[in-house]
Amino acid sequence: MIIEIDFNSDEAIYLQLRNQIIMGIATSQFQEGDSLPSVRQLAELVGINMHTVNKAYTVLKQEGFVKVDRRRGAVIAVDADRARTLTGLRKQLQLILAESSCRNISKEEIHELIEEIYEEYR
Amino acid sequence: MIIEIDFNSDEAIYLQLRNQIIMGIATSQFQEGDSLPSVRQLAELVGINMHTVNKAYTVLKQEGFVKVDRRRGAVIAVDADRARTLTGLRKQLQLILAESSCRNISKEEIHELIEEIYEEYR
DNA sequence: TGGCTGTTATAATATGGATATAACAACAGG
DNA sequence: CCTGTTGTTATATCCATATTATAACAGCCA
Repeated sequence: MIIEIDFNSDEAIYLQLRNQIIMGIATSQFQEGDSLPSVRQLAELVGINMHTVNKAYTVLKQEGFVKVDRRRGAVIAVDADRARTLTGLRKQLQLILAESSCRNISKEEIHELIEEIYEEYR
Repeated sequence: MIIEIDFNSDEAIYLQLRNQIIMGIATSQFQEGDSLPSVRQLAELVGINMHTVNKAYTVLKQEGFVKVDRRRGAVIAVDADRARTLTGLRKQLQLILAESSCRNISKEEIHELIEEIYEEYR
């Protein structure tokens, strides 16, 4: 999987890493049991510091997307805590839908956009 | 409209303000043409600094949710730039749907959740 | 043993959030 | 005209976080 960092983005590097890895899991570019590159390898690859990668991995571990094995590094292992996910999801969607509503984007357009995104990654 | 700040949140105060005001617009608690409290009044009300409120208002202005009139302060005036909104919306949804997908939340559940949120605020 | 892994510690730098104090120009109302 | 309010701007300080750097440690494997 190709990981690209936008150094001009206002989004923190470790969050860009986290987000791209989550997108990679969702689109099956990473599969359950796969190992991620070691913190030093990935840091070298994208040209950033080892600790920045480590921070991304630590967040992913705390959020239950990977488990860490000293031998194999960070391994994809998704903990599907539905309850916690759903409450967080609801909060995020509430804000997004509010912003969209203000901009005269209808509920139907939201549903269509979701269908489009699911179509896109398949 | 009641505005509440969670000082223990990891979310910046000015962003909490911004988000709550956007939610207020979406739920018609603020209507086109309404004036927001002055930066000094709102700062006093919620117990924060004037500049923090000013930052929230500045962001809302740049994002096209209010216009600023020296006489009337910050006035709700939504600029419905659909193109820009839709591209931003797509990016946000891509990540949210990816996270949900990892946690075994189906597309149908997302659609239902959106219906629920629309029902809730009506 | 040598080389890889994650982990931890410490420090330096930079950036951004929040606060404080202060001043300015524009305008409304008395 | 004067006073008070508005947003706006300019500094300055304090603190938290992001990023980098260097270094060391323990666990594991060939």
